[in-house]
Formats: sequence, C-alpha cells, structure tokens
Amino acid sequence: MADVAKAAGVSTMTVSRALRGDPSVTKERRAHIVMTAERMGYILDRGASQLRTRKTGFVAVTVPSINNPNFADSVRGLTAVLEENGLQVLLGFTDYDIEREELMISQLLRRQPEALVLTGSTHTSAAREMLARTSIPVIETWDEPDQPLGYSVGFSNTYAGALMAQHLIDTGCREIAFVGCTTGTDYRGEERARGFMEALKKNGAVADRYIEAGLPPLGAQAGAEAVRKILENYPKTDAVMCVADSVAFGAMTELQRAGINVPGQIAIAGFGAYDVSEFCSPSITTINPNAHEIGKLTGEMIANILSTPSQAATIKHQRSQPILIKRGSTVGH
Amino acid sequence: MADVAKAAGVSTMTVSRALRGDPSVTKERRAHIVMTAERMGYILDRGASQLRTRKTGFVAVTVPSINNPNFADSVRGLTAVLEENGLQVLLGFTDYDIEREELMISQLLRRQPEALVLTGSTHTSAAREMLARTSIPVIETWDEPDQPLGYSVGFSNTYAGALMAQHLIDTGCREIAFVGCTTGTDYRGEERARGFMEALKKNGAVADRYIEAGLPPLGAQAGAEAVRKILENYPKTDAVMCVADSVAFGAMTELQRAGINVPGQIAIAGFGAYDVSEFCSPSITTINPNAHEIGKLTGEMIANILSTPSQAATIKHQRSQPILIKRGSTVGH
DNA sequence: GGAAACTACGTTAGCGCTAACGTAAAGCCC
DNA sequence: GGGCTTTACGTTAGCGCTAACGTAGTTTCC
Repeated sequence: MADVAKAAGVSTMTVSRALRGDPSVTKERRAHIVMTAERMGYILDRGASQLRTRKTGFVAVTVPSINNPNFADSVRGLTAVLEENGLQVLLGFTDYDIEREELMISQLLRRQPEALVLTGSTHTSAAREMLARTSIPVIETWDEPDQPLGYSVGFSNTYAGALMAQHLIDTGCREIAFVGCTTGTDYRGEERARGFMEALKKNGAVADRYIEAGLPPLGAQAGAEAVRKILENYPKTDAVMCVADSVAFGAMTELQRAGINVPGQIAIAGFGAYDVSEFCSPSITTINPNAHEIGKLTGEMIANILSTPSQAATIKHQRSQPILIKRGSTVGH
Repeated sequence: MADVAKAAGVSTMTVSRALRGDPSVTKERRAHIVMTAERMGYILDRGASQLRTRKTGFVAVTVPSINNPNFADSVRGLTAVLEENGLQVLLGFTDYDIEREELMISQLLRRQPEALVLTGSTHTSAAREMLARTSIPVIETWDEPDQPLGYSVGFSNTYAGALMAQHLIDTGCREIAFVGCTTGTDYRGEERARGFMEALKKNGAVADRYIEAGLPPLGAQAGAEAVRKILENYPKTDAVMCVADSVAFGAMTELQRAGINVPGQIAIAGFGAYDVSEFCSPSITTINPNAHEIGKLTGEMIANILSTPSQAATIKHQRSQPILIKRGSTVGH
C-alpha cells in the first residue's frame, strides 16, 4: 500500500480511504489512486484490515453434508443474502456428527466470524459451552430448538412428520412403515420419525414399523433395501414414509420392480421436495421444507442483527413453514 | 493472550508456542497453559497470526453451483483432503457466469489464500490477468485447459462426449439428438456436446439434432421439454444424449409417459452418474466423471505444492478418467 | 573441566492496515 | 473580517500475534 501511495503521490491513509470508497477523497484523486493500484496489481489485504477494524466479514456455517440438495439450497440462499451484505461464508461440514460439529465450531471461531450458523439444535455439551461464551450471534437452523443458543430459523420436524402421517391416514392407510435412521446422527430425521409415529398412534394406526436403513446420508439404495425388509416382515403394509425423497424414490422403484402397484397397493411418501420426486412416475408425495427460504431468512436475520448496534434484537426466532405436496404416489390409494 | 500469559505465569510467547504445539515447551507447562486458556475461554486469533506468519490457511475455490451433485462431490473431496492439511476452503459460487467468476476471484484474493481452485478453463480476460499476476498456485479443474494458468486436474469433456457417441453408435443408433445448452455459460457441457457431435459425424451418423434446453443448471423439467421438441421435429430419432443425468431422467420419464419404449424405440444417455440414473427404471447409461476423485486429487496437488518450497513443481497436470457406465436405457436398443 | 551444543524460556519488533486525532485551506455567516 | 464550520487530506499508534534473536541453565564430550 505504501508503494501505491508513493506512486500516486499521497499518503497510505488516502489510498486506504480511496480503495474503500470513503467519500472524503475527491473523485479525481480516487480515480487516480484506484487506477494506480490496479496498474501495480495491488490487492487490499482483508486480513490486516480486519485486525484493525475488528470486522472479518466472515459468517461461519456448519452443515451436515453438502450433497443433500436441501442443505445445498439453504447454503445457496444464505450465501446470496450475505454476499449482498459484504459477508463471506466460511463452511464446515459435520458429516451428521456432533463431535465433528464441535471440532468445526472451534476451528471456525478462530477466524473471528461475526455470526455462526448451525444446522440443527443438538450439540455436544462442550460445543454448547463454547457457544455460550461467544459474544457473536448464534443461529440454529432447520429446527425449533428447545434450549436455543440465541437465534433460530426453521420449522418443527416433529410437526412435519405428523403432517405426513395425517395425510396418509386421510388417504385410508392404516399399516404404515417409516424408513429412516436412529443412529444418533441425523437428529432432524429422527424428530420427523417421532412426530410421524406419535401421530399414527393418536389416530389408532399401527405404529410399530420403524425400519432402520443405515447411516446418513441415506440414498435410493437404502430405500430399496428397506422395502425388501418391509415386504418380508410386514407384508400387509399399505404405506411407506421415508426420511428423504431419495430414499422414497429407491423404495418406490423397488416396489415397482417387485410388481407392486404404487399407490394402489402401497402408498409412498418422502421428504425434501427433491427434483426426482416430481419427475418420477408416479410422482412422489413429499414435504417441501423450503430450504432456500431458510437460508434466505437466516441471511436476512444476520444482516439485521449486525446492522443493529444495540443488543435489542428484533425477532429472535423465525419460523418457516414446511408444505405438504400431495402427489401420485399417495392420492390414488 | 496477554491475560492468559499472566494467569499462567509465563510470557505471551510461551503461550503462543504452547497453543501451537511447539515442542520447545515442557509437557507440564503446556498442559497448564492449555487448561488456563480453556478455562478463560481464550480462542487464538488466526487473523492476527496470519498477519505475522504470512500464512492464512485458506484455499479459495470457485464452483458454478453447489446444487449440482458432481460439484458438491468435488468440493467434499477437496475439503476433506485440505482439512487434513490444516487448510480451510473459501467457497465462491459463480452461477455458471464467468463475469461473476471474475468478481469472486477478486474478492477471494483479498483473503490472501494460499492457492486458488477454479472450475473450468474459460475465464474473462481480466480474470486471466489477475491470475497471471498472482504468486499463488492456480488449479483449473473439470477440464483440460488449452492455456493453463498453472496447474490442472480434470478430463477432456470433448473426449467424454465422444465416448458416449461411440457407445450409442455401437448400440446401433444412427439418428441421435443431444440435449444441452450453448448459451455461453456451461462451457464444460458445451465441450461434451462438441465432442459428441464430432464423433457422430466421423461415424457417418446424423449430427444436426442439437436441442437447446435453456439456462444452466438444467434439470428434469428441461429434459422433458426437450423430448417434446424432439418428438415433434425429429420423430425418427432413435437416441437422446443429455448434458446431465437429471436432464436424461426427465427426458426418459417424458418418453415413457408418451408410451415410447426406452431403450426399445429410443435410447437415453446422460452424464454425471447421479444417484437417480442408477435407481430409475430402466437405469440410465451415463458417464462417471469421478467428481470426488477430482476434488481429492486437487487437494493432494495443493498439499504437495505448498509443502514443496522450491518452485520445481512435481506434476502440473493431473488427468482423471471419466468412465462409461452402460445401463438399461441403451443396451437393449 | 572448559568449550560446545542444546533446552526452555523471554524480549523486541513488525506483519498491513485503519481509527482517532491533528491540521491546513476553503467556505460560510452575520 | 473575525470566528465558525467543513473539506480533504496527513500523522500517530496499535489491533494480536509470532519470527528472529537473546539468554540463562543444563548437558555433552574429549
């Protein structure tokens, strides 16, 4: 910067001001300085400026996996809003493991982010302690936390599960299975299962068919395997709800391969509103979690918090609405 | 840090050394310092340390979109390897737009990354200039650049296109359409189309059926619409290659809906080895670009470059091999 | 047993930037 | 026209950390 200043015949302070667009530099001088800097290939060092200004422009984000289209959508929505506000996302992948989440959090915090976004509301106690001590806002997403760490944006996965259970019962199904995983990793999926099962019980339907399908992230393969288990152990099953659309797609394909009519004999439902569930045949009934919206709302919440100097936060908990999408895989049952 | 030093009864230098695991601190003292720091909730500021050490631990990465499973896989593979080497990925999304790529690059460079990973080899001239001036290694991925900016990891998309064309011709197809987009955005997809068309010509097949399917990222919807165009304009078509598996899936579903047998009447092929193409019925012939491998190789290359102080780089260009996966959507034609 | 080497610390300085303050010169007001 | 404000800069200091060097105390070796 000193070199640029000398070349432009001004002080480093003026260069700094010019490059940051400070209005107290005359237009002509700024243009000259910017041109000089460009010609010399000078690039402003955000690392040094952050040391002085105490602003990094980072927002740390942890997600279980980027291969899940829902989380990918959320990250995209979040990134877009933050970018408009001059903020850069620092991503950490937890692989559906809260121990890894703890590790990611501690690493990300060293970068002095201005806010921290987590996926889910289940964390290790060490992570909770760290986060309690942090002065930056923490936003939990994709859930409605019982003991919020600060802010939250999401929906009740229990409710989402119940929503689908109600739909299947309304369609006339009574012997309903759920395919998911309760390995203590995908907590949001487990909550959907819990909400689903409880709603079944409340409606007097059979609620003993929980099929363990392996470790997350579950895919079509897991769905196909689960269906084989169901046909073998519970031949009278008339509906299968899956923890994600990819699983539902695999399940439905396997049923069709076995010559079973969907939805005539067995109805299929999923979660996530993935592309595939819309275009397969029959199309799969699902729940749209509005992933992009969650990311967008989170970004807006952060922009809001950071621009409000007082701690008097406006809205601390944003609820997003999961939408039931009725499709061919259940409606003709 | 000074507070921790005082509390532990040592100098800040010793605290710094202890927290970084410098072996010149006795075990007992280190344990004591680490404990003190933890008790006080002290977190090391990487931003300040990077100013002194000139090492940020950042690797900047630009990808067109994270919603594409291939790029998601690549990012995951890359992140995993870099994480093992103490490096943090800084992600920028270009939305298949090289103007946005230029913007992302200039923003990311301000963070002083130690390496820069780009997707593709088509860049704006301003971006090429910036990158030529940078002293950090630049790795272009998902392509084999004609004018490499430094390093590269990828495969020839032209070759991948030709590979599939050859397979369709071998299967007996002659009137073959390609569904993609040539809007000057998805350069890798365009190259696959070019390689595909050239291979068709070389084999004396019809090569005039390029179907423009809209802006990237293309999905199942685009595939379904393209198929309608094909049936209308080129009813004698006996095979359809799509720029991505999601598109191929939409195309196949639409054909089946129209009562056309796949592969009996029309064969379908895709690209990307997405989950859906394996589990749909019939399963879709595709090309596996080994996305995760590309990310992994890129990460290893970076680790290698950064650990070798001399500029005498070992391998500058890594070739990854796309694999043809023959499946039900073409083999019974 | 004395020089050399090593160990385990502390001290000093500075990485590149900008907040806060200082200061001329110009503009403004009655 | 004297005092006020405003504009457009420059000067000083320091953000939190660690490389490089300095220094006691200990060990090694012939």
